[in-house]
Amino acid sequence: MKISGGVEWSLHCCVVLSEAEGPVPTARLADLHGVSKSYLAKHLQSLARAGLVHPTEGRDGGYVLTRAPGDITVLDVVQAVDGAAPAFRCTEIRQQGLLAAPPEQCTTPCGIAKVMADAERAWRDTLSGVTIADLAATLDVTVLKATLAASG
Amino acid sequence: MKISGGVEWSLHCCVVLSEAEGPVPTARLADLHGVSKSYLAKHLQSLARAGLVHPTEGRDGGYVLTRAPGDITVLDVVQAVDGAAPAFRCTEIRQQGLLAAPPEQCTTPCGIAKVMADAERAWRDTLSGVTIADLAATLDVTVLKATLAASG
DNA sequence: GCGTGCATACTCGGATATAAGCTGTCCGAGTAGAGGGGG
DNA sequence: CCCCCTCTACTCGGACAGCTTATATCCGAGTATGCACGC
Repeated sequence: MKISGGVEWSLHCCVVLSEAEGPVPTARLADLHGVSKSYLAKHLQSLARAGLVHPTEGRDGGYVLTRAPGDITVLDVVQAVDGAAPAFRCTEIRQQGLLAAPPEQCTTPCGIAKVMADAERAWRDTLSGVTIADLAATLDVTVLKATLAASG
Repeated sequence: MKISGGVEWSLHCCVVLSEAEGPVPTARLADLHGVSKSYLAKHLQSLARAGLVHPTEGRDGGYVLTRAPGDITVLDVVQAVDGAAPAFRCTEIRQQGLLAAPPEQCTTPCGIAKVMADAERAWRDTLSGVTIADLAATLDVTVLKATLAASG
């Protein structure tokens, strides 16, 4: 199990966007975090497709959060970048092979699938309990705002 | 984020092993579940390396659980097959780029890393709360035992 | 009848191809703003 | 002085390679069993 590295970038970008006054372009976000601009653009597109950020084209354009930072959870960002598909997918092998269970016993979900689903639910619940605003509150926004205000 | 498909196979195999009387070879486990024997062997080796199952060589050999089914959690199996490394790895990009935070502010873990770690902890806690014995209790072991008893 | 040695068939284990997904990069379409010209 | 047009520079968006990881397979090393032989 592995989470895409773009998730970390995207979360940091969302925090920056939450403190920014106007649109912030991809190149700026990349420079602020010291990461590849081209690759970061890919993930920002995912955020845009998920409706978390809104792109503004043309000069002085960039990305802006579509909602208040307190209304965007970490889970929203993770699912936007990494996909919302469950990590564990039951292939119903209990219905295959020599000890295939009869279909009438398979009305309830497989016990293994159930545990996995419960675990993922707990995981998602934790992530959905923290918002971008919460993340921004944990760090010193003074330096962030000053750097954002600086033109270069 | 995606969990290796071998995790499902391994969990089903552990349930079967918990009900078996003696060693069960790889080929048997593969036939019982209708999956590839060669590929299943790879995962069983992982279980053996993790110390969850013990291999017996030679004729009439196979795999046996090293512990009681009630002492093997789902988390044990998942980590044995999929690895124990955390899914999210913080690359400390808060210390890179234009808005790099000074090192003295980085004594506490990054807020993003903390949320991710909490979520994974919740995920692991759920998985460690269920054992192989619990899984076996959720299904009808009558058919399983009968099939295991049958030689072919 | 009993112990010993051997041949056999079966087991696991690691080394090897193939496919998929993540990582990283590039260039083109489209647009908002700035500047110059005309009224 | 104000409005309009054009031109530019900048933005996002999707299409294109490289590489690590997961998937699937095969064959070889090692061993417990069963049998045949000798005592």
